[in-house]
Amino acid sequence: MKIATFNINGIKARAGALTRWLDEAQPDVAVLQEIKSTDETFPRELIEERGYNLETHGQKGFNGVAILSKLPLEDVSRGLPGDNDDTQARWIEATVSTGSGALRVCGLYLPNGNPVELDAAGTPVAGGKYAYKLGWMARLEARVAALLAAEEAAVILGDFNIIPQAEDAAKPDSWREDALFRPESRAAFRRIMHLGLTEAFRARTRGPGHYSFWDYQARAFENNNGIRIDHILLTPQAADRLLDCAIDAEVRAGEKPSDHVPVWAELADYPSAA
DNA sequence: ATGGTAGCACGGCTA
Repeated sequence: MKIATFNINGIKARAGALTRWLDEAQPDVAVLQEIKSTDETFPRELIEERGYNLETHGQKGFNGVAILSKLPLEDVSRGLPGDNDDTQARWIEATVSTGSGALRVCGLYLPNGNPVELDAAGTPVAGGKYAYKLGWMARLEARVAALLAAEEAAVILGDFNIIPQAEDAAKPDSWREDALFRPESRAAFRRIMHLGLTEAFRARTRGPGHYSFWDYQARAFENNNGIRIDHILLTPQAADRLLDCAIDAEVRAGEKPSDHVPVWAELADYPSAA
């Protein structure tokens, strides 16, 4: 089973790029981020006429996530638990029944966190975007802990807005003070990983030069000045089935592309010995 | 140091 994540940066502007990729890559399940659309105005036919089921969690103008699946989507849940006052649409979960049992799919769009606002003691300023990012990550940590406690196959994937290591940026020094790479952000990501998740891409590919985002400005893609911030995380029961993981970087060279490209993982439909 | 590009939606925010 092929499962993918793609920050499409606006569903209405990406009808061509998204459908070209769907038709070529044929994922069984995909999560989308930055649909920048309400549920009511989402062009569902783009997805449904290709045989996918679709669940959206949108908002007007910004953010917004979705899950599409060739298999039925069950037990859909919208919103990351832990803060009833959080109105930003950044989290959606659903269950798909695979050949080897249920798989919980959690699609996320983690807050960017810039600009970084710190007080004199270096504490993120309450109410600021960086504090919101770190608070959201604390809630994510709690949700991941619950998923792991269930001891079932789950995939947590999306745009994490986290550069895990220096090798995940072409120019790491230019990101040192950025919310995507600051020590507090990376530490929060490590805390989540160390609960017991496997990062699918790094389980398959070592070394620098592999990116999932290139800025639209300054010919970043042509210069391969990118960062790797879209990730696929697996619980042990899912990691046991991991066959492959890769980044569809060529999508960035297409017509009217998103600034992100898809990342996908192939999971065996049986408990794998690989 | 600033501005460079893009989406949504048509003004200004977000990235």
